[in-house]
Order: sequence, then C-alpha cells, then structure tokens
Amino acid sequence: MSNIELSEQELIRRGSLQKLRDLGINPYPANEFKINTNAKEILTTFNPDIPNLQEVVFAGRLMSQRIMGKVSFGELQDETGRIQIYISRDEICPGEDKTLYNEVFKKLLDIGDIIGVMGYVFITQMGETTIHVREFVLLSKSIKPLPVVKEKDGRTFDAFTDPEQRYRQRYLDLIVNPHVKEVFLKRTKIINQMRELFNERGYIEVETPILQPIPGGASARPFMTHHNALNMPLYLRVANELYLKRLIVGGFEGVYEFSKDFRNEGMDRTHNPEFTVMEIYVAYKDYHWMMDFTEEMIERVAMALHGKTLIPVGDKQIDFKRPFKRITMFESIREHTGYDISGMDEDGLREVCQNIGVEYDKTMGKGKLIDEIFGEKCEGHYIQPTFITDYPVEMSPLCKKHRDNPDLTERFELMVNGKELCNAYSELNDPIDQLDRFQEQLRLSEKGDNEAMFIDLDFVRALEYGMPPTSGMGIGIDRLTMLMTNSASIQDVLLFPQMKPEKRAEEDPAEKYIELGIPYEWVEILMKMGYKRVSQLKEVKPAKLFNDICGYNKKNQLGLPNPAANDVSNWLN
RNA sequence: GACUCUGUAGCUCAGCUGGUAGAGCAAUUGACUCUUAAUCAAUGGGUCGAGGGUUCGAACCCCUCCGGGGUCACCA
Repeated sequence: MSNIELSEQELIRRGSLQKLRDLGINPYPANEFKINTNAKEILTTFNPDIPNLQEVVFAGRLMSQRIMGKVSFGELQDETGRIQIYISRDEICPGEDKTLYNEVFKKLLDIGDIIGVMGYVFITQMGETTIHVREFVLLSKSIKPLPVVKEKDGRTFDAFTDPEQRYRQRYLDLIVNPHVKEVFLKRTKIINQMRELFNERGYIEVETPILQPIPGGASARPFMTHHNALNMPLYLRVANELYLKRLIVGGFEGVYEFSKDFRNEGMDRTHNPEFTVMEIYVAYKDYHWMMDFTEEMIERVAMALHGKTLIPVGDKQIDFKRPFKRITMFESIREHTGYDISGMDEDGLREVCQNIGVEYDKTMGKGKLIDEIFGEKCEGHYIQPTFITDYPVEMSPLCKKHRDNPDLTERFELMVNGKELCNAYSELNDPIDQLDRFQEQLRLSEKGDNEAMFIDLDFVRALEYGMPPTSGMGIGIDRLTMLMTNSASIQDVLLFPQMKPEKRAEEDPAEKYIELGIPYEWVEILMKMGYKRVSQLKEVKPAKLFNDICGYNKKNQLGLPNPAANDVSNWLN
C-alpha cells in the first residue's frame, strides 16, 4: 500500500513505529513473554487483605488510556476480560530520563497496541482492581486505529455495529464486542458436550471424504470441482450419511462425525453455503431409541450452557426438558388442516392443496406434495421441541419402511422454534429396496425435481454385504447454536460467514502511467486526485491538469518539485 | 431472483424545499499524581460507495453499477 492511501491517523502511527525503532525499541519482538495470570483470575481472586498477586506478569491489548500528567490509567484486554493498569512516571523512570513515560507510554503507544506489564495488584480509591505497573514492554504495535467503543453503567457508546464490517473483519468484531466471543465459546461448548456424550457411550469419531465422486446422502445442489490428476469431476459433500453407513457395514457399531457440508443454494438468515452437521449412526437401534438419545443429548447441552432447560429464543421461551412431544406427520397435518391424508393418492393430495391454498406444480410427486402441506401449514406451529414422525416413503429414500405401514418410513425430525433441527431414521438396510428407492429418485429427477438424489451404486453394494439394523441422526450445529445462544442469524454463529468479495474501483496499473512518461512519484498522486485510469487523463486539458497537480502538491505539502507545463502536455499526447 | 431500506471523518451519527459538509468519541499539541465514557484548552482530518445525467449550482433529484441489512421466493 502506498502512503498516499493512508489516513492521517495511520500515518501518525507509522511515524510512531519509526520513532520507537529510533529509540531502540523493537515494536515486534520475537521472544516469548511469560505471563503468570489473566484478567479474570486477577478480578476474581485478588484479596487486598493478604495481599496476593504481588508479582503479576500480564499481557493484553491496550483498549483505553487516561493520561493525567505524571500518572496514567489504562485498560488492558486479554482473552478473559479487561483489567485496569496504573502507571506513574517516576516509578517507570526513576532517573532523570523520563522518555519511557513521556514519549513511549504517553505518545508512542496507541489504543490497540499489545503490551506486557509487570507489577502488583491493588485497589484504587475508586474501588477498581488495578495492576500497578513497575515495568512494561511493547509486544506488538498496532498501526491501524481500532473502533473505540465506550461503556458506562451498562450502556454502550459508539458501538461497532455495521454488520458488513463485523462479518468481513471478524477479528475487529471480536476485539471490540466482547459478547461476540461468548457466542463462539458457547458454540465450542455445545460441540464438546455432544462429543463427550458420544465418547462416554463408546462411539467412534471418524472422518469421511469431503471430496466425493457422487454427492449422496441428501438432496441438494452440490458444489462441483475437478481433480486434475484423475481428470474427473468431484463434488463437495452435501452430506456424509452414505460413508458413515459404509462404516457400520464395516463393523463399527457407533460412529459419528462433525462435518462441514456444502450446498450450492441460496443464502439467508438460516442458510450459509458451508455449514456444520453432526451425524451419528448406532447399530442395533431404531428411531424410537434415537428419539430418546436425541432428547438426552439436547437436554444435556442446554443444561451445560444455561444450567436450566428453559431458554429464551427471540421473544419466546423454549423448554428443552425431556421428554419432547411426539406426533406423526399425518396427525400433525390433520390437526392443522383438518384433512386426513393417509392413503391419499397424488390427485387427492392436489385437491387438498387446492382447498387449503398450498401452491404446487405438476413436477411434484406424492412425497413433495405432503412435504409442501406440512411445511406450509404445520411446521411453523412447533415452537417447543417436537418430534414429527413417520414421513411418507417418497420423501425419505434412505429410510427404512415403517414396521406397520409400508407407505410410511421410520423417520423423525425434531422441530424447534418452527424449524427443523434434527433428522433421523431407522436406516434402510435392505439393498434391493434401497436400489428401488434410488431409481424412484432418478425418475423424479427426470420429471424435473432437481433436488432428487444421485445414485450411489457402491453404497448399494455395501448394503448387499449386510448392514445391521441401525439408527442414524443428523443435527445442524449452526442452528442448534443459534437456538442456544439466542442468535437471530446464522452469520452470528459462524466466525467467518460467506460474503461477496470486497471490490475495489477499477484502476490502471502504474506501468500504464509510466508508459506515458509520467514519473513514478506522480502516478500515486494522480490516482489520489481521482485519475484512476489513463483514459481519464486523456480527457482533461493539459493546462488544467498542470494547474491541478501543482495545486495538489502545494495543498498537501508534498514537497515535490512541480513538473513543467510542457512535461504535462507531453504526457497527454 | 423480487421488493424494500441503506452506504457521509478511524467509529457512531446529523445534514431542512438542491446553495462549496457538521457533532461526539478517536487523533494531534498543551495542562493535570487514584482516573474510569477522566477532565480542560487549542488544532488537524472528508474524491459524501462508483460512474453518468438534470441544474448556474448535487451529499440531497434521476439513471446505471458495486457493497450491506431486512422481507419474500428458492432451499430434507
């Protein structure tokens, strides 16, 4: 970056950087800085009666400075929080030379710098637990000004809120908005709780391919890529279900994976093109067992995070206490539409759609129509956790047929706050039925349903060798985190949500200017003046350009010798 | 993809019916030995997202484009 593009404040900080070097201070030292405490520990354990913490070594980012002459206060922020520091000139600089205080601390340090301090903890007259600094060192200089957020009595001033900047520059968001970090700490805690539960049960955490030759296990548009050495297309996985079930065939009796999945579809408050799903498969279980297990898992997560099961989500209170309500899909539809659709054919379903005002088109099969009715009329009603069970067979090509009704499958989804959170089956392990179902999907796809699944013949072959009866469950980690942290948008629970790339205005490279005979030192200046492309130069009169250049030089005190008027007109010819 | 709101100083925001841009914080200089949104005084800082148009004159009106938010559509 050229200096001319820097703001005044950035230039001043670069100046400070140089002055520090001139004073023999390395603004980016290499050596380890051994701390022996953190902000949280100091704030929670300091006892002035003992007193403890009399030899602390602490490091953090300088977030505010209050300079009061010969003595200063500031705040340092580390991973655990903020602590006040106190520095007095004559303690830092016992001799005649007061440079370290007057110059280095007061002038050359800025908000955002990372420093280390050695000293002892005490309580100020105002009652604030504070590190009395005996010595400090610069650990890293910040040359870009941080948004300054202030707070008093729980009220925040000048909060850094622009969503675009918060998501694009998450590091800034994390520095300046402490509550943001909380969300991500909770996200990790959720995952750790689940992992602990699975490990306690002896289930095995595995990794399966992200690059898949056939994007199976879910109906969704995949991202495509290409492998050069094999000269073949590959897809980023939309699910990992078929690989995990292969492992059950292979003799693992409980496997799970936290996996990033990728879907090339729209983005909104609840969808990001890459997202995290946990899938688990346990042999010799059915979907009833899995419902119990899912309840246990979610209740445990809620308790670990909140110490209770009743959690605020938006303007609602959601209670994750076991057991959750269970209702079949057909009962649910009957309850919310008054229609009993069991045993209905496609035409019957179309008529129901017509009567209750659900839109449909001719590519929709039975499964899709039922899905549409449920999605439109029922889904939104389930605020409290509710298992919807026994989905029609057309909607669930990987799920075992219901033990009592071959039109249905042994499937459940867990609905919370009107949205799907989990999806689980008694897994289909009949290889012949599986192949039939895949072929039915193919027919749907030919009929125009672009969400129908690809056929994975190797998966069918695996089933032919025999897969034990198994139940599997998948849960969206991002959505679970949204619920557990009361976040309205998926972007708030992803550290780096997908964004369109930042675009800069188009400009010609410096070489194009130099080709015209323009000296290098003027190129940046012309660009700063707004002539980002050489074609723009050609449109102005030489006399005007000459005038502007000299004016700019003078106004900004660049101190460059002005070009001759002749030179300028030569550039433009 | 549609509709709608939005883009002004490092940050949060004003800016009237169109008349050459303002505040607070941050920054700079100075004062100040227990402050905490420190305080007090002075100073500097902006191609008003980009390009085009209307106009004597555009941050403001019109068009196109580029970001972003929201709603809807799409989305096991």
